Amino acid sequence: MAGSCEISNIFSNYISAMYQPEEAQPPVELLAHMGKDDNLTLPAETTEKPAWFGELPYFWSKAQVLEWISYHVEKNKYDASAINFSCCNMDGYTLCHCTPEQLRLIFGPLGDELYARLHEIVSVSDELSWIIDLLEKEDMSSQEIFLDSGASGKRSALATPCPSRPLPCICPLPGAGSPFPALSSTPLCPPGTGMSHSPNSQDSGGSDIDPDPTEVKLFSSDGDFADYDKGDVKHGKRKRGRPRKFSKENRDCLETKKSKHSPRGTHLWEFIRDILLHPELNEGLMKWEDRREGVFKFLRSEAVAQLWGQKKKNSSMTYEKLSRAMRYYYKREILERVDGRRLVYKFGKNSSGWKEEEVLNRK
DNA sequence: TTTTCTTTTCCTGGTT
DNA sequence: AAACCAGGAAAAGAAA
Repeated sequence: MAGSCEISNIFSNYISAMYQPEEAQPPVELLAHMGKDDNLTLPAETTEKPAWFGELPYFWSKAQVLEWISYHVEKNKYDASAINFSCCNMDGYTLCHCTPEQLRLIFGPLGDELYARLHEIVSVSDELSWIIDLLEKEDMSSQEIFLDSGASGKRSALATPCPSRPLPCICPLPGAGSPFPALSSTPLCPPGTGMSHSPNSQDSGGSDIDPDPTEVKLFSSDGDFADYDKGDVKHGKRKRGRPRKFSKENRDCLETKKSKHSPRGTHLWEFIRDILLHPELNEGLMKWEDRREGVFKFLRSEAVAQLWGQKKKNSSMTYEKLSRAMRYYYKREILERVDGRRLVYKFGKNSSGWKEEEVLNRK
């Protein structure tokens, strides 16, 4: 993944894989036809890739949403005159929270297609689902996570923007006479999209911070995990090394809850790099000490460790463990030692994607 | 299925 | 004393 692992780059790759290059061209003339609504400003340039390309739908602007819609109108040879485009004045966040019914009401039969395509994009981005999970977690244990020792208690941008974000007012649904009711309350996410909001959802991909009853049972009762937990008390010292988490039966039991495609792991150093590269997602977690040299510092080490644990579905991650993994990078020259400075690391020659040039080239 | 790689977990001991 | 650093050892689990 060298050189291409920044968040939007990953996403771009996924989308590239889904949409063939020849299909990616947005139908300019259709956009012009659609642009009747004053509020809808259309993308000015017609580049090879549409504006929504390479970005999480969650973060699409209104214009990007419109462009994406027009792309699918064109692709499906749908009669655009049947669509009330004044209802398309929504950003990506709102779009992601539309139910199939809502989309069907606005777009007719195309609504189902749009819904499917949208959540195809979202669900395929497992590497990024941690961001969405975090954005989704309204009352997530962010209070715990972000209340690091000595921290101010200020919530990070990671946890706050979506739940607290005012939703745009969308035109009344035909026959409904009111704005989308669902949009003003509970975010509506389909199962298995990586956007699930409910802690009870079948495949939330959420954290272990609030484990479901199944997991609680697994962790607390019979089975070899319990024996390993905190050492085998009965027999004095525990065995060295990583304890087995689940017995076969328990693992099988858990597997039924998992999505079919297990997420491909982002490496730890990439996770760290992506946090650093996205200041909007990195309020007070880490900072660059020397951007050019790739020197960075953990500001809230335990919070970062918790995030990493959340991404890896491991609620027991600590900075102690994370830092051990970081130290393994020294040998591989992914990181370089920074002597005498606590919580400070430096990217090494075998890391990539963090240099300003690389970031700019990607744009 | 086997091998390899990347963590994860635990540990001892040292430093700030 | 607490938090952090260093690195050995062993194992899990994912990827090749």
